[in-house]
Amino acid sequence: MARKPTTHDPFNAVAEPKRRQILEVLGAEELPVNEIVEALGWPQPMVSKHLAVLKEVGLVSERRAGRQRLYRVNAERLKPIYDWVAPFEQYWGERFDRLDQILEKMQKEKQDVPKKE
Amino acid sequence: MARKPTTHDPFNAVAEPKRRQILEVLGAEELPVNEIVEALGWPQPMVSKHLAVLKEVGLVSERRAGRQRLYRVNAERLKPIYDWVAPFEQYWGERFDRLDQILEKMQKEKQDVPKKE
DNA sequence: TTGACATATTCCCATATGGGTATATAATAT
DNA sequence: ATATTATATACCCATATGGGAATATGTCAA
Repeated sequence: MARKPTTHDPFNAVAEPKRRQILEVLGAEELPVNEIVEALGWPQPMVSKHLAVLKEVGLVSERRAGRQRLYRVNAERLKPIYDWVAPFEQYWGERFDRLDQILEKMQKEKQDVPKKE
Repeated sequence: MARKPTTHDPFNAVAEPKRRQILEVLGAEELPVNEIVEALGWPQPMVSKHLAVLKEVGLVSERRAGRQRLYRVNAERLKPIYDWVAPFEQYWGERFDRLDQILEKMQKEKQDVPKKE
């Protein structure tokens, strides 16, 4: 089965740093491909191909206007990532110190896995 | 160059749903492999291999205790993901409606890209 | 029609993947 | 020494990747 396709979900799509950069450049704006190309300095086919992935996975939407195609971020599709990672926030913040952790663990260990050291 | 290795950074490591599940199961606890295996019901080698990736990328740390290896989440390594995705939060919240977007765009368009429809 | 512009698509290739199965290593118990 | 438990590693394979270069498609202008 190999690795899941990049178009399988936002997590996979966004694993590629270039695609993150594109989303950053877009931000809240709607931009044509050539402006993204200009902003990033990459070959145009490269930008188009990454945009195609982002579009297929729903992270951007495309609108045609004359010869240009205007892309915009579909932020709701990033929410699953935020929702998944946000709960871990408490573990790196100042509110979470080793001591609390240890105390919490000691209480549970009474009827838990044996751990000899 | 193909896709960047899964061990290249947290984004790539976490793109695999099974690895996310492992991190969820771990949560704030320190668990031996067999408990993770039991919790998820996957073949042990599969769990070990995913743990190896998570460890190499720094998302978990390992401690040996007797014959077991105890794993714990290294939450700080998830912070880059949070930091990247969090700024987009404002775009899916109630505070960001289409109207604001359109008005903002109209003002800029005066000296911007020509968009005919 | 012809040309210029904006963007997408095709072709090629080295590379790492995740799953399965089998086996290796390490530590403890008998 | 040997068996058992806990975990890691090796091997095989189908598959999609991202980059580069070339080319196709689509739209407007003269």
